[in-house]
Amino acid sequence: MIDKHISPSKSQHSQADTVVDELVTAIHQHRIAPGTKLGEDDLAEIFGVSRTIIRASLQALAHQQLVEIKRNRGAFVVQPSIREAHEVFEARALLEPGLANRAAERATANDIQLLQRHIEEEHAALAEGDRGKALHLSGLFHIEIARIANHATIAGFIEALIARSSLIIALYWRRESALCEKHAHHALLDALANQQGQAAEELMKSHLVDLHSALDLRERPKPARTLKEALGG
Amino acid sequence: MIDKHISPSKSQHSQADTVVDELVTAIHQHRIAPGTKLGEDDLAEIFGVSRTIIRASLQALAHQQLVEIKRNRGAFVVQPSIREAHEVFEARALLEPGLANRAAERATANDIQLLQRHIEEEHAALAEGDRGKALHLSGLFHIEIARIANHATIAGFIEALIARSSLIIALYWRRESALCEKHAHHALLDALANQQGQAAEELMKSHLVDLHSALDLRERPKPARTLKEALGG
DNA sequence: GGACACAATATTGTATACAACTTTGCGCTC
DNA sequence: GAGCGCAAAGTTGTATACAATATTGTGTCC
Repeated sequence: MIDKHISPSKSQHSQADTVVDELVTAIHQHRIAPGTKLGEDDLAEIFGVSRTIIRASLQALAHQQLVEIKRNRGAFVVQPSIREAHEVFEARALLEPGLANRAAERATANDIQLLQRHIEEEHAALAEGDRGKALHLSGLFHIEIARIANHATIAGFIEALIARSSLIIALYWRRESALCEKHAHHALLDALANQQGQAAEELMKSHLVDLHSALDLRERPKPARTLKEALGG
Repeated sequence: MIDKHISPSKSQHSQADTVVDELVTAIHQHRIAPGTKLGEDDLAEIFGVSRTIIRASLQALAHQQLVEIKRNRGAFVVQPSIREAHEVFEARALLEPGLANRAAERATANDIQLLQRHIEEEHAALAEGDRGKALHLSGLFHIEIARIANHATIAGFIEALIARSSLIIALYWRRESALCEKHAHHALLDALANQQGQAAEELMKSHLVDLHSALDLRERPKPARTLKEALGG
């Protein structure tokens, strides 16, 4: 579902792609917590395919750095460290503003409409109280901008970064700060619609700074799922 | 061999990693041309493992965008388009100068020595007339700098970009321009050794511009391996 | 003689079976 | 009763067998 936009001719999808999409979405929506073990037999039964397919899917997720495969131990949803959290948002701050600028120059009416719809869905999800879904859609908004900027290579990087951002937010978001992306995304949309590249760039930059500073990245990884991993180390 | 530096705890290597390393190196060194088909049975026999391992390896390479897997058709070494070539070098120009700056601030004497050795090997390879090997080592030089900069996330991106750069150079390098990375790399090393961040950043930037402009990116993909692909389109 | 249709071949996609390793649980010793 | 060692169970790693699809070769019809 996600790399459909980025990698052009991947329409020829295998069963593994379906599994990957399901898992990616579930992780994005925080329905699977960081640290969870993804057993092959379990997944094979759930999805009704053989372990061969599951293995390919898990390897794909490992390449995206969403899960970590420990040899002879299995696959686990990664728990990004504080350090990685900083890295990811630094990298985003480095890449995304420029992309927003490019996107403003290239966005068609169609693109704007699509983004508009994204924001509305995000809004609706939040109204329903489904924070996970809202966050997922918020990520798709950023990915869409990268796509509009028409720089597939960097867009691919952004996709990977946003996927990891989702995990980071799951781990380090502090409740106090409200999820007020609504304003930021709306302002961005306006700038894009009016082809104000410089404005879009600045908005994106400050938006990312806001996100980064809304994380609680002090020395203390939050509780993990498997207590063994949380305690024994 | 390559991601050993980037991904910290990947020392637990499976047979697939060996195959991947061999193929990556071979592609980097231009011993396998862009467009070549990588048949599963052939590789399985060559490496003395089952197709299972080969498949995992090819999927890994596909994720690195070094090969393209066409469903029911097989895996082929990718032939980057002119457009992708531009994208890759644009992305490198965006990321690597900053990394060089960071690296200058952090490089230890050990790091410098390691880079020094890299340059010497590169030099030696060129003296022997082994352009492929020299190019491979040249890539490792850049990857090493990314590693020294101590930003694993961006370093990972750089790694992917350099891998693709190798293919791009294989396709679009123009013979006229000499492979004179020697000076650029040596100057970079000096700047790093003396902790001159700003200088390193500028040197890296112009080095990449040089590389980019040494490519012949006019509208004309060079001859492909399979004539069918080259002619029928 | 050229073009199309069909059969034969080869290659990839998927499932299953077996091997290797890790973890868990039990029993023994001290 | 605590700690160690070994056996059993469970999970992952790898190889092989079978199914599905693409490619190639051959024959026939016009």
